[in-house]
Amino acid sequence: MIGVMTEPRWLSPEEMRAWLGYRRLRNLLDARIARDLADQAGLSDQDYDVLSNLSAHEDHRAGIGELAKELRWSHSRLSHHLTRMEKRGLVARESHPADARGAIVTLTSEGRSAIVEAAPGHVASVREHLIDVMTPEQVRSLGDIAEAVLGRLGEAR
Amino acid sequence: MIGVMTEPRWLSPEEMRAWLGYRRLRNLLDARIARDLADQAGLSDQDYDVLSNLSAHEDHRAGIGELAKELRWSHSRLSHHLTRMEKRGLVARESHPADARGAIVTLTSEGRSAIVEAAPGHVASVREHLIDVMTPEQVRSLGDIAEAVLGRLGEAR
DNA sequence: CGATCATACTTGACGTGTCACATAAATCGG
DNA sequence: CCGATTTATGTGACACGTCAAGTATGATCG
Repeated sequence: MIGVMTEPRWLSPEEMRAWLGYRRLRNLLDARIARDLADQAGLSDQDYDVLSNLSAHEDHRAGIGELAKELRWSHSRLSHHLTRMEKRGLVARESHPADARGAIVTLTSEGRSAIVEAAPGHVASVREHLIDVMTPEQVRSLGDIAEAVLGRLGEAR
Repeated sequence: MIGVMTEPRWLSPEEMRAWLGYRRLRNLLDARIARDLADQAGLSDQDYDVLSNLSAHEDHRAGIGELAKELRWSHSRLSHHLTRMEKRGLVARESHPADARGAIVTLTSEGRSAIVEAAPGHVASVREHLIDVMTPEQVRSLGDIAEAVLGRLGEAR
């Protein structure tokens, strides 16, 4: 009767409220922000992340592994996504000059204008649906919660 | 220079921390909890939600529209998912006796044992990676944030 | 040098979600 | 009762993510 058989500690009402609230928040907020971005700029959240990260680099280019690490994406995920974005002309792949295993992604001019046009509306959307709905204390608290949970998951900072 | 052309209010460092933290939290926490559930019980989060909601009903049966509303899922999403779960023997569809348009989903005995066996481990996983990492104040704060944001999205409670 | 291992990335299969559209039964106004 | 509309659900195409396996190049060590 010890170990695997012990009775689980079920969630208290307060804990259940936080857990279900988080799940519902995630479902609805993400859907809403994604839809705003798609309507306004024809981009998905993932497109935005890639473009924004890439445009922060010198020369708008980055190694694929480097990009994957910065985005915290699996290589597979990034590779699939770059294939899709490449088809739409937002980015281009080049081979690495020094290491033939490596590959480099660059922003096309279309990719550059897409992110420039998308950014203001996206920030406004994030403000409207999340940031401006919270009090300053809640903004800090959300940051703290994320830091604590990510730390626990071995992903500090 | 008024209206569409106004300069956007970019996010402050504190706001950026909350936003990026939320996104990273969502990516890693959800992946982790989903993997625990899949490893321990062979269920996805979505399977769990459907089974758990269904098992809370009298006779373990519910109308499809009713279920979609409770889960806050689109009808299409639920329909696709029920098709997959039906193939795996977790649920079954029946026709509604009074309204031939309607359909009823029921829990099979396999579905029932799946959720019963999965629940303790799932709660433990949610505790370990989220709930027990937060202080009681943070648990309340997360609930408050979710309530505020969902209210703003026209989804109070 | 050559076998072996590590590294960098790609690919295929499949589960999942959205959107737009299809289908069919109930309901309602005349 | 009949035709238009509304309600309840299903389907197909496609975007996205994971996992496992594949390919190819670089590095290491006898």
